[in-house]
Amino acid sequence: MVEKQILYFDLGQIARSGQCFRMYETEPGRFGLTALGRYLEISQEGNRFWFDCTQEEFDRIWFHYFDLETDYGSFIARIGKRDRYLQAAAEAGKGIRILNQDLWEVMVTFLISQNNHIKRIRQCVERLCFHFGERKESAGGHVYYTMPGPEALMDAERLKEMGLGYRDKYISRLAADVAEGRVSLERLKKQKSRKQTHQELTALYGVGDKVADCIQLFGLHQIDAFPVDTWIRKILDSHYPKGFPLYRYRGCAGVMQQYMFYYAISNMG
DNA sequence: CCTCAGGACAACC
DNA sequence: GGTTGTCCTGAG
Repeated sequence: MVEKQILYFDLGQIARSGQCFRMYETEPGRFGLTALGRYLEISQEGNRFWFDCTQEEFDRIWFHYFDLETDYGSFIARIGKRDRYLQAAAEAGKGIRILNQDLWEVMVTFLISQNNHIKRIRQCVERLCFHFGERKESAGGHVYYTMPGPEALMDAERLKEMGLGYRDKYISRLAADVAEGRVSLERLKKQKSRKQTHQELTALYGVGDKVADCIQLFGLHQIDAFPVDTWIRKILDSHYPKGFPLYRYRGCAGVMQQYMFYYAISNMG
């Protein structure tokens, strides 16, 4: 058990923010996360957190996973004082962090996310993990299924049975491309310009500008990426008719995107 | 530039 | 029970 006091960190907000689809509030103030081939339970009371893991595991894995080395207060301080919408959005979602998720998992989950609801994205992801992932049991006796790797998702016929709709072919193609070496995840991870990475991602079957930006933001931790989905589109049109001041948020535009997205979906039940 | 088909299903009505 | 909308992309 690791006890920490952390500012600008809220597990409920992160769980609902729609960047990671395998984190749940199992009971009030209690969270379960399946990620990186592990299962972690965390309790939260205000700014205090209890991670059900060893100090060594926390330091090696979860500190970075939750992006706890980054000062989100400094991002919020950059919001324009007269930008009342973004001020309100950041206040509502100031506990959100851009997680350092596994690239492959993000690619699969955001291929599923296209033209889809968060609730159903979760169901689809869990179904994939249950059918193709590895069954594991945590020290506390919780049974969970890991995110299947590329080899496990190559079979187009079996994927068709997963109820993913037209998205199944994007995933089976990508899985085969990665498994057979035509696409290299390690190459994608190599530092290069955001534009260059974007071009490599949109070259993949089923990956357009929006999903590429999500992969860059959530899977490659390029927190300057700014995915524009239908929710953000509506917000930009109604609150920023003269254009959103992206130049103001160089280096953290994706964080602002998360505040706005979370604010929008929170106000819609 | 444009439009449209392309799953499935939750959330409405 | 029908309709709408969903963190959309690729083909034409």
